Amino acid sequence: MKKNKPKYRQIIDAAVIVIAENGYHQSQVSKIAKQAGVADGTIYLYFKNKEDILISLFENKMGHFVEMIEEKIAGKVRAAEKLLMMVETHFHILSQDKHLAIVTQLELRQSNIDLRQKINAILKGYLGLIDSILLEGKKTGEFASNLDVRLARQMIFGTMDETATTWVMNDQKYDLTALAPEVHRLLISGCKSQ
Amino acid sequence: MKKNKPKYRQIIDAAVIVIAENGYHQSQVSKIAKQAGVADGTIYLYFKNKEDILISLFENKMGHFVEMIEEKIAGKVRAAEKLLMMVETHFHILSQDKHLAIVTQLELRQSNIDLRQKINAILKGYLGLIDSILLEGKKTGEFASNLDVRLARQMIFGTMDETATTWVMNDQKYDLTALAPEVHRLLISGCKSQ
Amino acid sequence: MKKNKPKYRQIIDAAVIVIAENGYHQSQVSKIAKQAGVADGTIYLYFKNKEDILISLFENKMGHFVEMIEEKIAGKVRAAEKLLMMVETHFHILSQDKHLAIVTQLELRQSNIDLRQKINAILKGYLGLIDSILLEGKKTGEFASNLDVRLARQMIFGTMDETATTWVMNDQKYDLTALAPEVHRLLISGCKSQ
Amino acid sequence: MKKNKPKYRQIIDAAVIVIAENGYHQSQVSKIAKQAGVADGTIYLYFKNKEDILISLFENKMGHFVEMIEEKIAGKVRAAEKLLMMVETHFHILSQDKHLAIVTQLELRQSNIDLRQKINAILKGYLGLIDSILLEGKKTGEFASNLDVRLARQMIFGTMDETATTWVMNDQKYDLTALAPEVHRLLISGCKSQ
DNA sequence: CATGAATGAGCTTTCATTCAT
DNA sequence: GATGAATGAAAGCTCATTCAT
Repeated sequence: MKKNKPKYRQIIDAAVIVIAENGYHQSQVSKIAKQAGVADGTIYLYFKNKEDILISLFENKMGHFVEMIEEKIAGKVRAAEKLLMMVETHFHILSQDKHLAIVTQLELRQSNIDLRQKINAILKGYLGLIDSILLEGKKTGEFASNLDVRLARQMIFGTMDETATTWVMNDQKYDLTALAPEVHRLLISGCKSQ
Repeated sequence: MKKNKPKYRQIIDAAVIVIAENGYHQSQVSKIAKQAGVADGTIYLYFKNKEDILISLFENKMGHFVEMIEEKIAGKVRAAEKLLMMVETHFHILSQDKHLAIVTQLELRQSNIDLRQKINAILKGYLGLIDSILLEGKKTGEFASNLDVRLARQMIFGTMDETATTWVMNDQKYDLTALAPEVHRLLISGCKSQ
Repeated sequence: MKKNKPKYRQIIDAAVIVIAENGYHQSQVSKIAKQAGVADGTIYLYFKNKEDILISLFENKMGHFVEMIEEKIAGKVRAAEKLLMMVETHFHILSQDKHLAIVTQLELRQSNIDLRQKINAILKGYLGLIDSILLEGKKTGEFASNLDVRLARQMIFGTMDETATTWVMNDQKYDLTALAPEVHRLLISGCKSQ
Repeated sequence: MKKNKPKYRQIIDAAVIVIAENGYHQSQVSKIAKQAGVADGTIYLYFKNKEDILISLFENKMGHFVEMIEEKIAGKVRAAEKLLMMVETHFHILSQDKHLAIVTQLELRQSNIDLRQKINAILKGYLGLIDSILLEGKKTGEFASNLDVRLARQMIFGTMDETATTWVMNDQKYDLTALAPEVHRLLISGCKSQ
């Protein structure tokens, strides 16, 4: 399995740094290779093509998001609490990795539609996590029984995403994680049963 | 004033169609010129460069958004009603122009950071409109006096944007405008004063 | 005759200024037209094409060179004196018109071979003047009877030209005309009969 | 060192031929690449850009001029003899390479001011060689002690250059090298002490 | 005579990918 | 497995010239 060889990670980590520092369109394969300390051709021993680096990168990092969040919400009982942990963890991971935040919030969005479709497929896992919390909340009566799960999920994801992007575009100069409780409060109101 | 000459509009309209149909990176200047029925060189009599077409396009359309919404909310008294009109109008305009929806929700986001900064500057006008409604709602006591306007605005814009993008990525196959009331309800709950 | 109409001169004068200030390759027809205070299209009422402006310009100015020199040497008896007047006048005219010096010594040489052939044809008149002085000197015994007129002419013209070009490339910051006597002395030595 | 790799020379040699045969402005990079038997992109592995090909070409060839002349004059004692060797060698090298003569005497002069400045910097080496011969001649008393070295150098270079250019513009149809002794005689007269 | 909006051909350079070593 | 030299397709923009008014 290539994914476990050291050069695989080396190349992905190099890609995050190179893209964050140079921008998506200035991140040539040769630049990533140099940062990773391998030859250009070596990249193609681990990835089908350039797009495959980006997809793998996103898959890898998004998997980390889902894992971390699942771990954090495991002990929580109420859906509202789980949502709070999700927002907090989401913001926290981005706060921890300056480069990753730039790459996911800004640079990767410059990719073409094809790549974006694939990124969306990967995102499904994360969106499914939101859905499951919402469904659970509806089942326990914590959330309104007629809550539109798809719309609520779009609100939750759209709000976290917009908040994170604004923070990155403002050069990450304030504390993103500190915003989690208020963002959570805004989101939760619409979901609750009266 | 070049902006009032027929070829200016002709080129912008052509750009929307060409970009929606071919994607941002496959929209060569020559393709836009052909669609507009002018020579390649003519483009450069009306626009500084290719990027300028996109900026002008966005400025133009976003101006239309703001105008339409301002017109619609003019007669409304309550902030909540104004927000409903905004969501409805936002969704309605996108529903009316299949090509425009693709361009603003998907293609324009592939632009580089420079262009995105300019797009953001244009967006400021729209975000300001949201802010003014929120502030008014706080003043009249309709919204919580401690509502964080910036976060609330990010929720509102992020939710509308995410909802619209999901709709476009699903090939616009359901009725976006019909979602306005429920989206509005989700958004408004968090803003209201108890 | 178009050459006597005011706009003809206006355009030539504009060309000298524009080329001197912007360089040969940055002297678009539209720039010359603007400087001349006429519309782009008007240029083509007076000149066949862009090259024709340059040829006419050179013809015009070189004719002036020949006229001035012929006038100056008219009263001189000895060939050596005539050569001195030629060098002096050549350097003097260039010293008087900063723009013209840049155009003839630097910018016009960037033209393509076709144009250069035509410029050379015009130069023939000037070179013929040198030849006639040399032939006269040989006839009167002032110059060696076996002097190779073609080579001597190439020395004379080559030296004046190189001296003038070096002066222009040094930003015309010393007195070119003052060099005439010494240049003349260097040139004349090889021509004289023992 | 790229300059020693075979493709470096291959491309320079191709450039000389292509420029001589097609003219400066009709020498597209693709044409040079084809003549050199490499891909267009390969050019850019060896040269920064198109201009760099020309500068390198000139540097290369002019270095050859200086080397050859230095070699030839090494055994000569008198400055006058050295000058003769210089003129002869200068003419000889051009006579030997039809293409090179066209490129240096005609085509390279069409370059813009920037490139010409760089060419002039390279020429400095050659002009310095002339100066050193003149200074030596002054020191040994062979040349007049009050000889203006700069003007004499301009005469020498200007005359050789004009003679060579005239020869090229006459399709190299007479023997340039045969002119060296008479050119030398013309030049030397003005320098000698009485 | 004069205008100036419109035309459209033409070219340097980049960079993802390959493949001989 | 690893290398990195070589490939070659692809596109934005300029500007001399025209011609309807």
